[in-house]
Amino acid sequence: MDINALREEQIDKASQVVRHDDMPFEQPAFIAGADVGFEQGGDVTRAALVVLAYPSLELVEYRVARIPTVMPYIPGFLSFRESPALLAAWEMLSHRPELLFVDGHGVSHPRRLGVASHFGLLVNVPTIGVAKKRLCGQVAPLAAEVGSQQPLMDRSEQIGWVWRSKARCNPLFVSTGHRVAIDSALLWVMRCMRGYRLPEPTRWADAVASNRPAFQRWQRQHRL
DNA sequence: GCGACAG
DNA sequence: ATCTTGTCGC
Repeated sequence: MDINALREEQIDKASQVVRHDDMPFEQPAFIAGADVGFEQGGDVTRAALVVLAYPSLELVEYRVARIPTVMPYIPGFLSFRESPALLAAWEMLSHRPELLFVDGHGVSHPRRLGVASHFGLLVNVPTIGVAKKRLCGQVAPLAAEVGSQQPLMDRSEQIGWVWRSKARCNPLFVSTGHRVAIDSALLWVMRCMRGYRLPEPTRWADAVASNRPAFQRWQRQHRL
């Protein structure tokens, strides 16, 4: 794997990312969430995709894809490692979500092509990046109150929002993935909150990927 | 050279 | 990301 070639590819693809709203819907019927994990000591990449009805935010579909891991984790190149599995899971979906929340950054990336942007471009779907940690950029101190927010700045441009989604919890890093404006991205995340630190699409994707009790309960009353 | 560094 | 028990606090 040639990091320099990948870097060039990022620069090229970043120029194709759409940072304004280009969502063909008044109100989406389905919003999806994506999360990627690893098994077998990292040899297997596991991608979980969930589809929630909007605005009820009820889980209506979930898919998990497992493929051989293609690349090691290198900060700044996460999308090349996770996209293949995400694509496999995406092709298994029976629903057609109008919006997708991806676990990780969107344009708040050194070359403006985080996994949310890269994948959004790949499947041409509006995406939003929801990350739990900063990758690049600077932020002013964030107030302790729930709801406080600060722009994430890098090279004199705003690349995202740092938002305290819940009291006493670390903030979320929200950014444009593809076809969703930066302010809209934060608004959509806000609309998908149900009292937890993470928005429902991301939270469910994580629950499915890790087979959490909440997901096991859902399965029990929807399959048996 | 040193520190930072999504998942 | 993953390996892992208890523990402090609302």
